[in-house]
Amino acid sequence: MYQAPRGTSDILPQEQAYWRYLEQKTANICQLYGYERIDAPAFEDTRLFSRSVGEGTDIVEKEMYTFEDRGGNKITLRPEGTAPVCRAYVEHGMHNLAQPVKLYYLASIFRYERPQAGRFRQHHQFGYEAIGDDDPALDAEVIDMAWQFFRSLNLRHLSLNLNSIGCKTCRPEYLIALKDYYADYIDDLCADCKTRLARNPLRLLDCKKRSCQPISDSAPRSIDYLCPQCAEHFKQLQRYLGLLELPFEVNHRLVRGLDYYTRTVFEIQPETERAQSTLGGGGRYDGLIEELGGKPTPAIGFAVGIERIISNLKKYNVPVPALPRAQVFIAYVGDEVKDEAIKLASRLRQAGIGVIEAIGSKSLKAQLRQANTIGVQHTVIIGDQELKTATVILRDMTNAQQEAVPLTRLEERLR
RNA sequence: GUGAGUGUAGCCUAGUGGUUUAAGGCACCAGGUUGUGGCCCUGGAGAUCGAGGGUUCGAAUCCCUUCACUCACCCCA
Repeated sequence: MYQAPRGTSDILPQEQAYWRYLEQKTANICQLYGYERIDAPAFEDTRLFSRSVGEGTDIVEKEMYTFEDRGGNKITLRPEGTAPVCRAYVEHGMHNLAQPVKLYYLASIFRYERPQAGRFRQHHQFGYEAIGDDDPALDAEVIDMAWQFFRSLNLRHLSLNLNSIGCKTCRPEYLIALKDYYADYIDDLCADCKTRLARNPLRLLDCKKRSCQPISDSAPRSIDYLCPQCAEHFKQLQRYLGLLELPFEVNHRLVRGLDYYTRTVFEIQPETERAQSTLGGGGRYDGLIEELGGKPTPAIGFAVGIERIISNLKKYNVPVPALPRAQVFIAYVGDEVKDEAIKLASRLRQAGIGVIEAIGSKSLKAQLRQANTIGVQHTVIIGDQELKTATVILRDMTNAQQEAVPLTRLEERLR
């Protein structure tokens, strides 16, 4: 028997209400903040990701779905959404548009990982990018939008973590300080941290091992090493966030897993934190557009995991609107009237009324039972008698009331 | 990649001191007289007990292997 590949899943009909609802909510918030949708391809040239995300990151090193196509090109299923959008920005010369250019996407993301709660090999992200300005007010707006998005979903009890990891001038100094500091404790570090020290020192900060905690607690903080411009940027950002009354917390250990981030980084997670609970994260990436061959262009973005949002909506019993469904069932008695039922169904649909017709030869009882389980509002019943008088029986399934309705008036009665 | 747990019908579960047709609930289908749903009653269909091998007179139940799923680590949405 076949089953969906590991880490993937079918989004079944009963789940679809969540997805449609989120499509609508994302479109709404984007309209409010002036973002327009962009859909990039599901796969890209592998180098797009290895260059932007970073050769040393876990995503590039062990999580990409990479293959060679029949033409010998190295292709990768997108493991994140920002790089493709930036590629599109450069490719289509969007620097000629009014800046910042604001784009959003809702897309499948692919990462080869061991699945577990809140983590899949194929998942979906809603993300948005504001490209073309380094004003901290833009950072604040991007963060505000994320926050308001969650508010519009009635997801409360969230925390907003913020940090600044500097730019390409000040970060190297910070990394040196960090390495120097940790080098003194190398014998006390866990095995993972020893490799982090050599490969990705920023990651040292968020080691969850108890033995490493006290060391991280008093480690140098990135904000103490910011260059004057970055420091001012971060200061202004916090001022704007205060202006917007966003309850952020500066978290010195917040670092993000992709190399392109500069200055502002932030994450939103439930207050009751567990593994893989982060709902979304983002940050500034002032060097990325240039890295991808564009002019030096500052930018900032944010992305959330749709599956994680849905699991939170469920967890807190947040209701989502039901999807509209066919409201009429057509039942018929006797094979002679079947033709009539088929024509009637078609006629009602052309009038914009959703119809499910009885298929197969079932007893009227069975047809009504089906109508009941489907949950339609009305059932139209046709038999010989009705055929003769050019009427149908219209049965209201909620109260079992029924009446004879002339065929010609059916549409208006159902509307 | 590492570690732990779990695998009985579409779903949830019973059955593990080894024995003949593997039990129940939900859901599904059909009946309960003539062309009428939901409740109730009756019946039906649906499982090679994850797969392969072994021990045994006999295995869902014991042993081995394997696969899958779940959770955690790494890391992330």
